[in-house]
Amino acid sequence: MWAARYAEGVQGGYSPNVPTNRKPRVTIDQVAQATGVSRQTVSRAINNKSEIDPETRRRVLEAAQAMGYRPSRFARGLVRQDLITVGLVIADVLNPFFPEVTAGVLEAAERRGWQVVVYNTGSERRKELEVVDMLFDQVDAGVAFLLHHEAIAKATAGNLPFVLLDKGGRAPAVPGVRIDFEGGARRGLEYLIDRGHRRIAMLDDEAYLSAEAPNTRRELYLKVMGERGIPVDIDWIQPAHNSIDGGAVAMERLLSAHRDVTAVFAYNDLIAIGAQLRARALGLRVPEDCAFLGFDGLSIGELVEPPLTTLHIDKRRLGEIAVEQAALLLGGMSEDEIPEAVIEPQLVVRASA
Amino acid sequence: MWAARYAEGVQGGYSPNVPTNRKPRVTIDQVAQATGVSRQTVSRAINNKSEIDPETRRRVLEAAQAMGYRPSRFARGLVRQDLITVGLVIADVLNPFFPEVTAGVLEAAERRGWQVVVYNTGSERRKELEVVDMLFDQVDAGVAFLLHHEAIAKATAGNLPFVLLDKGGRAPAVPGVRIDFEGGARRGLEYLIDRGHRRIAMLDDEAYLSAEAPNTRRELYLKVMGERGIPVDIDWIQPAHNSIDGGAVAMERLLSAHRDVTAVFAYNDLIAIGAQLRARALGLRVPEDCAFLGFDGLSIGELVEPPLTTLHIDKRRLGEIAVEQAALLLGGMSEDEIPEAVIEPQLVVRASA
DNA sequence: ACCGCTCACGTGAGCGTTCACGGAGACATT
DNA sequence: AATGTCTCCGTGAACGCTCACGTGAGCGGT
Repeated sequence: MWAARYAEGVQGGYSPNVPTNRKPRVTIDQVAQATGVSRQTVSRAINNKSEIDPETRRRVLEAAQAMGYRPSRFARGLVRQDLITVGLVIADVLNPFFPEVTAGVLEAAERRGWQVVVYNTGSERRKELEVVDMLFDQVDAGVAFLLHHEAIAKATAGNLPFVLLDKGGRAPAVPGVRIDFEGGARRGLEYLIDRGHRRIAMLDDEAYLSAEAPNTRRELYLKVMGERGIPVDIDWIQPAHNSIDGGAVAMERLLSAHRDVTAVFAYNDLIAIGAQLRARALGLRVPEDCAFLGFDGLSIGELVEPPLTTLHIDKRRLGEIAVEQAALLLGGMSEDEIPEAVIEPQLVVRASA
Repeated sequence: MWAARYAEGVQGGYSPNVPTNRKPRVTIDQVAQATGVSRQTVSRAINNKSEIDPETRRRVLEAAQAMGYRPSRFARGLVRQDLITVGLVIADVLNPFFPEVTAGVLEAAERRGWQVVVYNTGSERRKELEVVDMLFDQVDAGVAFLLHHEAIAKATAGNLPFVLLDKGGRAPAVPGVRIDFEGGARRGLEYLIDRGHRRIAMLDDEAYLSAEAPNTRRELYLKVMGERGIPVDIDWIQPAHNSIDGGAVAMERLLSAHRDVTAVFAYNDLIAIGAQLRARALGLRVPEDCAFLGFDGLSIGELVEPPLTTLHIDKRRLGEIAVEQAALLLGGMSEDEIPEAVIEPQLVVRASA
């Protein structure tokens, strides 16, 4: 039970700036005056530099602490040009894919002494555009997962060093990491086909229905099935919300129309897991009655029964590479000089397929 | 297969500042000069203000774009005092507990138009101290999950608005959210006891062994068991690394000494899940042979077989409240005026206990 | 007594914006 | 013709800090 005022703040009539009597900032000059020294001496004390008497330093530090002085990062950043902040744009923190990417970004950024500010878009077009705008004002470089073409165009058109996580089939001139979905999907589907599956359904991410981005996973599915001469019923492709629940719902829909599918190729692990869970709840045996193949290699795939077979993507590495590309860009390298970076999904056979 | 230069960067001889020929910043004055107007007019164009001829605005914007001009956030922040950044300090992005908290923080921050910069500590003492230091320079307010007393002391001693996620039993004067572990643990343990369990083991987070923070969960376990007159074998308490694997390892250790325990009260869901998985792999039936009770209410608890019974914490709300407290602090409210905030864990009975 | 050196500290300038003004010109009003 | 009122635009100042200097005191060496 928390106090009511918090609850109010969050729900109904919320007021953005609560009590606006913000204390004025204590400046370095005030500390200097109070201690009877100059700005520069205070600066020396604060930044732990030499050319200052230890006793003076102590006095200054003490006064600063007492007065509640904290150097302004703006003033400091204005004069020292080496404080770098990178913006990380992701679709959804709650999707386990992104924390892994984030871990990579955080780690690589920390090695460089960079700050990382995080933005969530929910893959909504409006939010993506908003965030891209914000990026331009607030960071020195952007590392982003964007779905909507318009947002990507805006981001790359500007003059901000910008790197795409998952650049897909975009022109080489736009920096970013390419995840080789083609190779991955091919390996996965051929694995299923080689194990004798012929009626292979696909649970696709519904977000791509509204996005202009090409959905390579679905195209690849069609392509590989075609190559192998396996006829595809168009109803085998079901859109799913990108979540466990979404996968469950889509699976149920699929099953009600096509109880005879023997395998499911899911857009990603989240959808695969939901689908598999629901299939089992509906009485199907996995993988005997229906096999499941995910895409992403989330660690939660190991938790379900049976553990999920999947195409594993090194998400951490993905984040790291993106930061490294951003560093090159920031260092003055031009977009088209950035070396190609491709991440290869690996088939991890567990037990669901 | 990504290009070798990335790999090098990450592994061995890594050089922090790669190619240092950073382009000099384009300033507003340069744009002004190029367009033949004054700074102020450029500023008006960039910030979409009035008192400017539409045609002039177009020209300025065009030139700005062409020259690669982006306003300096430092210069801007220096003069406008309303750009707020809050630092979010968490132990580990990969622990599903934190993405949920992060989601709450991100959402609340976005409502206020704040930026969020994220730091990972891994709960290491050294990293925590480092991050706290960094916080003082880089943000306007801190929202942090800290384990080590020294780091907490440093953070609260400074004059930065600072809020603890999980303030535990700390003095009311330090702002933060209290998670009522006592109430939660009590409800959980009594549930187990009421269902007839007497030999209840505890899998504890080993991180608390080195931290000075009081580990309320373990104390509560001892206390409640004592109150109910149930003798506790000290070996029933096993330290575990805070991860699924850690839970598995600890469970195996526990089982080799005490095969007769009928229930496990885990420090959190991660450890509970690992333990339960391992127990089943070792041939135990859940919950018949051994019941499992987690703490946190992670959504992945629903994925395992059987679904994990747990004490659910509203982690999203936790993050939101913390931001709201930070807002109050930032608004000038003093530490001891911040209203008490407590989050009550709810027993969610699924099937593992 | 002079030079030179070190140590501790201060001074002016400048970082790139925005804000509060002030002012010129065009046009309408008296 | 003088006055008022828009619209558009420019000019100092200020934001809070660091950097490159400059300076004076103290001290040992010749």
